[in-house]
Amino acid sequence: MPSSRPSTGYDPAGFAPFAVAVDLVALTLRSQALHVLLVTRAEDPFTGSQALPGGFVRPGEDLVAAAARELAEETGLADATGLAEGTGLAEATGLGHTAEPHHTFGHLEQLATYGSPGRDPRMRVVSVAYLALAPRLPDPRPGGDVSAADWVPVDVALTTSLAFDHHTILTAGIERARSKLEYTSLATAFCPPEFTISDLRHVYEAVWGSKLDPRNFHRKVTSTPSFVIETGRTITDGPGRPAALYRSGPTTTLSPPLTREP
Amino acid sequence: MPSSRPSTGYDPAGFAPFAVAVDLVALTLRSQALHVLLVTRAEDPFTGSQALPGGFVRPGEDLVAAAARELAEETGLADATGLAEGTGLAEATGLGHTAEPHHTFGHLEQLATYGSPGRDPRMRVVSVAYLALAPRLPDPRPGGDVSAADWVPVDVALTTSLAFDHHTILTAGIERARSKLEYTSLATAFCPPEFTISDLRHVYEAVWGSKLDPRNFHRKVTSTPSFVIETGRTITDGPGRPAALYRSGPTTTLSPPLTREP
DNA sequence: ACAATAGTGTCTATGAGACAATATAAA
DNA sequence: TTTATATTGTCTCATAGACACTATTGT
Repeated sequence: MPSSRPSTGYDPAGFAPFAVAVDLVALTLRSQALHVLLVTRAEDPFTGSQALPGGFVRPGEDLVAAAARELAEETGLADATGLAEGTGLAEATGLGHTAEPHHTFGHLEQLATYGSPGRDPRMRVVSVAYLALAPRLPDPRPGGDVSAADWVPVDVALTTSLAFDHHTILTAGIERARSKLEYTSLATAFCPPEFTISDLRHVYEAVWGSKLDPRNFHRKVTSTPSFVIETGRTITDGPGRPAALYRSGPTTTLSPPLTREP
Repeated sequence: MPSSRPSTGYDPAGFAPFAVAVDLVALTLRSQALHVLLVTRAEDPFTGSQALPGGFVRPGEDLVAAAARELAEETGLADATGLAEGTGLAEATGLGHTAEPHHTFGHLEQLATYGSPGRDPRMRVVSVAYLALAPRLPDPRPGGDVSAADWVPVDVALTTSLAFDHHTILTAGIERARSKLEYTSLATAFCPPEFTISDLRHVYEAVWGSKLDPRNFHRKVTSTPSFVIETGRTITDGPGRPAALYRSGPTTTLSPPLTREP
């Protein structure tokens, strides 16, 4: 923290100036596969390369607000900025169920901060990475300094050469999502306000890349107190018995956790 | 990442300058209780208040290097800077077992980044918090901009008024340590290179603030493959059967996790 | 009727937690 | 001896995973 140390010859008033940016690992489900939002850079450095969306933090702007703003700009999501402040997209130091009405969907949490000297060829940039999860979002709209913005399957994105250290950040974001599904109720962030147990299972299967037994999964989820709450409504989609609709409950931590072996 | 957006009137060359600092939540065990390192500030703002140790990142200095440097300066720990680079104190994006010889002890990992406008009354400061764990360290030596540095029991520190948003950071650090003990082998970071199962159990009991059954704990730890490795040596301390000495093994994640209820 | 998905019931192996029993030291 | 700690063994209960079976729809 802002403690200087004259003993080491470091002057607090003459602190070194850094640029501070935010980068986003925005994940969503499209046709049962995990996708990440990537932009194609239209400016130097790395012109033409794919990169995570992001940008500089403005003076007086909070970090999470900058992340929400960038997400909104890139996805066209109706005011994700406002959402991050409580209504919908839940900010989460802890676990993102801020408001009582559990109509929350989506999730935005800080991931990690990257600040190696030289990670940006132009200047010293410290970038705070955020992880955003959301149900299927509209196609992104390019604009500004990017020539394209698209949802890319994560396995494709991971084998693509990304600008800066974005491959490292993306890897961290995906791993964070994978492990958090085990011991938190975060999976509901990928679902719309009302969803079926199958929807939820598809989230786990897509993020973990493995199949789960529908019967045991159903029992596990519905027997965890307040993980999901039955709405009473059902929905029928194609053949088969209609599925009950649920909304996410107040439970945030799953104990014991859901295992990811099978 | 460093993507500007002319469309929003933001100029990449004219990025806003921020001060970047690191703060440390340094935890250790003293007389079977969890302690945190606090300094008493000798400069404005918050002169006379207790605070987490920390300071500004220098130009060209990596974030984790700055954290290790501050830790070394405050604890007098023989070159913690060097330790963070591989030998002893294990840096950990993942889980801090970098070198093969498992003689590593201690742990340093990034915690979270705090950058609310106004968190520092002087100027806009973005602070990257680090969590440091170590076996019993020598008494800290004050110096520079602090008039005192001491190991304080965490329950005392949590009821103390701390400078800046350090109460929030401390809370996050302690909670991180508590939860990581459950599903990782991080507890060995609080132990010297060789330790007994009882030593390890005392770590859990101090961090979690609860008693564990010595018999079940012993069986759980020794039956988790490569969590701890028997050295063949024993140590006797007071009455009772001599205890076998172990060193930490390569296992980093515990599955199933150690539970923290009893 | 047949296929497909939703949801319930049952069985078993595994592991956590309780706790008896044994081993080896100091006082 | 008595006491204290280490370590092993046993028992029981809960549950994860395998999987049979019932329920309810579309074709």
